[in-house]
Amino acid sequence: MKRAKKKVFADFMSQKGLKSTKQRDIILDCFLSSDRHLSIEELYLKLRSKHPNIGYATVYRTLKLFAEAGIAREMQFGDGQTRYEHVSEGEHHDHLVCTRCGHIEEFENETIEKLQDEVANSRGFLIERHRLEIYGLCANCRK
Amino acid sequence: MKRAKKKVFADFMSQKGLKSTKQRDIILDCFLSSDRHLSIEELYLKLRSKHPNIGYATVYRTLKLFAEAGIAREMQFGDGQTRYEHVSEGEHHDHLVCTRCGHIEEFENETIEKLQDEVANSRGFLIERHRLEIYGLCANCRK
DNA sequence: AATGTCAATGAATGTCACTTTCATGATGGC
DNA sequence: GCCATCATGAAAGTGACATTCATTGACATT
Repeated sequence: MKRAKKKVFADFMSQKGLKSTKQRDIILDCFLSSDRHLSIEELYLKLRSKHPNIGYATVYRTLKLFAEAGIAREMQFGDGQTRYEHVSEGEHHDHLVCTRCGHIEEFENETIEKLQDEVANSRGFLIERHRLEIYGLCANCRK
Repeated sequence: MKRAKKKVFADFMSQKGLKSTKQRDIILDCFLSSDRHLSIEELYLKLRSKHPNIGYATVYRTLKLFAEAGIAREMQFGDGQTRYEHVSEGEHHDHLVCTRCGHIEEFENETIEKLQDEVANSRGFLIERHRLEIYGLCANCRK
C-alpha cells in the first residue's frame, strides 16, 4: 500500500513534468509512515529531527502536491490547523473526534449518506462533498 | 423573538456584572436584524456604514459575549472566517453550503441524528456535539 | 568536464483573521 | 457628583499559512 501510493505519486509527478527530489521522497516516506491525520506543523517537526535543514515551505508545498496527486486530503477540524489524511482509492469516511485526547476515528455509514442525498435533493441542491464529524469522548477517555 | 433575545442578553450581562453600553446595544440590534450566518468582518462592515467609529475589537468581543450568553453560536465553514449564527432555544440543525454563492441553508433530520448515536455507541464514544455540512451548488446556482 | 537551463529549495517576508494591550472614556452604585 | 470598574478602539501582537526570491541542484548540451 505504501508502495502503491509511491507509484501513484511518481506517476503524477512525471505526468505533470515535475521532478523527484530527495526532499519529496523523504517527506512522502515520513507522511506514509505517520498517523492518518497530520498537520503541516506536526509533519515538519517530525522531519526536522532527522533532516534539520528541510524547510517549512517545502513541507507545505509537498503536502499540496500529495493532495493534488490524490494520495492525501486536506481536512479542517476547527482547531485552526489544516490536517492531511491518507486517501485510499475512492473511499470516503467521516470522523469521530475525541475532544479530550484528540484521537480521531473513522467510520462509514451508507444509510446516513443516502439520507443526505435525500435532503439535498429535496432542496434542489447538488452535492459536491460533505463532512460529518462527531465530537465527544472516546472510549478510553470515558473511563 | 428579537425582544426575547435582548432580554436573554440583558439578563446574562447583569448576572455577570457587565455593563450595558451604546455599542453593545447597536451591535445586538444589527446582529438580530441580519442574516443567520454572519462573519465578524461582515457585521463590522455593516455597522461601520452607520457607526463609523465603532472598533473591530468591540464587534469581536461583543460577538464572543453573544456566544457566551447563548444567543449566538460560533461556526466554521472552512473559508477561514468564523461565522456567528442565531441560536433559538434548544434547537439544532445542520447546513447545506453553496460553494458558488456562499448561501447557507439549514436542515434537520431526526433519522440521521439517530444513526449518529448508533455509530457512536458502537464505538463506545460519548457524543458532545456534531457537525454535518453538505457542500455543493444551491438550486439557484445550478441554473 | 564545463556550461546552460530551469525547476526545486528554504530563509525571509507577506498576508489574513483574529486576539491582546493599553491609554482613555463610560457606567452604575453610593 | 464621586469613583471603582468596566468598556472602548487604535495599535500592536499572534499563529498558521502562503508567497518571494536568491541560491542550489539535476539533468541535458557542448
